Amino acid sequence: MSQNENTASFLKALGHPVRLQIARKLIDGEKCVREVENTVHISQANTSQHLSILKVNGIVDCIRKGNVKCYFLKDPEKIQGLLALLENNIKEKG
Amino acid sequence: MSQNENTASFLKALGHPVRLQIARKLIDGEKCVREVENTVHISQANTSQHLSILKVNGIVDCIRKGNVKCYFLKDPEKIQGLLALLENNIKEKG
DNA sequence: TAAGCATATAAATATATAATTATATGTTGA
DNA sequence: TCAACATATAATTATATATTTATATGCTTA
Repeated sequence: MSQNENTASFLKALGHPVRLQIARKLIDGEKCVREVENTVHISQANTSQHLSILKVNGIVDCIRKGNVKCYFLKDPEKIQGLLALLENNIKEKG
Repeated sequence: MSQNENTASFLKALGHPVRLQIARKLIDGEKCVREVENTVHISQANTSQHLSILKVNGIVDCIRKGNVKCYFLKDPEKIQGLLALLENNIKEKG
């Protein structure tokens, strides 16, 4: 996979409102699947699927803690930097 | 449209290998549709469609110059910053 | 080891995006 | 104004993504 394809895939993974929201929530720190589910208000299965896409793309990783699995951003500063870059003077669509 | 949706849409627009490639090429400066078509090797119609998606999302704009239409990045530094952020220590997929 | 909780996966369906092909629009210059 | 060129749009088809529903897996603790 070329760097261009890799980067496009990364952007695409974040380019879904639910997944972007999840990434935002994880800036504050790790969350278990149930917590993610509750903050974005989608089903358990769908939450798991979105988390899986974020994981495959190297955006999050997870660690099991007893009964639950905690997801966290692999590089929170990268995500924060990205959001800062894009949202400091975002343009509205025409 | 919420800021989150707006940002997701922006990321999604760039999250396609052809459109990301087009954005890259435009860092060097504006190009007419035919030039874009030649650098990314897709059909005229498809080139026009991808450029339209970039335009709707505020990534490019265009100006007619006589017979041709020149497309350019609205904020080249934003795109450069984005690529620098994402590609300086990109992780491979597992 | 069985029950209960947390999460993942599979299968099915719905929906969106991409690419292709054909055709239309707009501009230039003879 | 017509021919030639450049670009856009529409319609079709192909393909990918998202969501839902049902079921499976993996811990934990009684």
